[in-house]
Amino acid sequence: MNNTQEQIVKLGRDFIQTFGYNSFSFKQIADVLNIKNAAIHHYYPTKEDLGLAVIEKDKSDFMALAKALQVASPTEKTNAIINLYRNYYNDGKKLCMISTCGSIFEQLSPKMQSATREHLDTIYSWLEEVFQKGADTKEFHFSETAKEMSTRWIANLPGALITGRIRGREYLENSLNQLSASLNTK
Amino acid sequence: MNNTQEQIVKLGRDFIQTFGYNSFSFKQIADVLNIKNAAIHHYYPTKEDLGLAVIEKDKSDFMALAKALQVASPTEKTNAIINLYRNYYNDGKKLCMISTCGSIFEQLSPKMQSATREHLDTIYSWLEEVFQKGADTKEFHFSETAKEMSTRWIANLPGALITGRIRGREYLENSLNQLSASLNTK
DNA sequence: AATTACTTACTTACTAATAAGTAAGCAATA
DNA sequence: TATTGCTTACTTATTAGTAAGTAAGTAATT
Repeated sequence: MNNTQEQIVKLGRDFIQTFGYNSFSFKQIADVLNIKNAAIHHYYPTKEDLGLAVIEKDKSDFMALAKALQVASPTEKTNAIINLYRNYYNDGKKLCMISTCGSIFEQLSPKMQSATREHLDTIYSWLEEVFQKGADTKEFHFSETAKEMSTRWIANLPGALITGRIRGREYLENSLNQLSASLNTK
Repeated sequence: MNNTQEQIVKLGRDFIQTFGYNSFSFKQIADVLNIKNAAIHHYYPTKEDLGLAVIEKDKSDFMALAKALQVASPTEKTNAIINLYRNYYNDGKKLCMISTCGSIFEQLSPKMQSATREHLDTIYSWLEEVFQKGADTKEFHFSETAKEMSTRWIANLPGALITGRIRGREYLENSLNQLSASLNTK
């Protein structure tokens, strides 16, 4: 992957998280990079190809984060996720890929749907494991199951980004604080 | 408002909740109604005009629901909201207007943004009041403030619709059950 | 009761802009 | 010399929006 191709994926991701997959064009990316839209087709023949590459990039970034957190405590791990989402908001009020792809899920191609679903499943399982571990080691104290807690986080985080866009940063922070607090309620 | 105009708003709303504001066209509506796209411009000169009418309709429907629930108990009221969201999912995996507008918020016109924000504020305040009432009458038992609980619900409901689209009905139901349960934790 | 003025609810036929995508070619590099 | 990394120039399709016209109805005037 040369620099141009990397920049294409990076910008594609930025646009998808900011505007949505259906609401950005190859030309927007081309203009920023001072190339022609045909140059993007050179690397990614169809928009779907680019979309899949962006999801793949998001996946691999998450895997890298998970790996970097391998020896971290459950609290450190959940804090890292909270921070990930806080940074999305601070970096141009972006949504996460799950949220933006989910919001037009019915229009995505089967491949994009599968990629999105697999990505979500990965995050979901990872979170569940973290919660279970934290509960086992008495680092967390909550009455739900780890699975339920994962369900809550995975719905609440995207929702907080969306409503945060509408009602502002304070609202997002309130949501994030509540999620942190949810791990120690007993 | 004649029947055609009502149908235009109804279909516009369906399409926005299913595909998103940026991903539906006047032609889609026109084809269903067997009229020409110019006929829609007759009632709604610009797409923004239709978008605003759709948000207005969503608002007035919510107000009507709130009025119908005026003498209902807090539990009945929260159940009605849960059901509202369940019905969105069952009716073609729709998103709520807040969620679909929020997902492309940065691209909406100032008027559309204001309308969305005001709509969200209305729902938010209504929920907060319901939670406060329920806590006061000891019908609900939770440790958060009513405001916090409203924040949680208003982020969790849209998020549950989005992740429900990706992971299926069971996931949505799990989320809705958790929200119901959140009102009686002490 | 008949005419006139005007509105409503559209259609036909178009425009300008933008979208994704393609085919052919060219210059630099390996 | 073959491949890589593009550009030029294009096509086809779709978009929101407009201008002009028409058929049917309604309301006021004669």
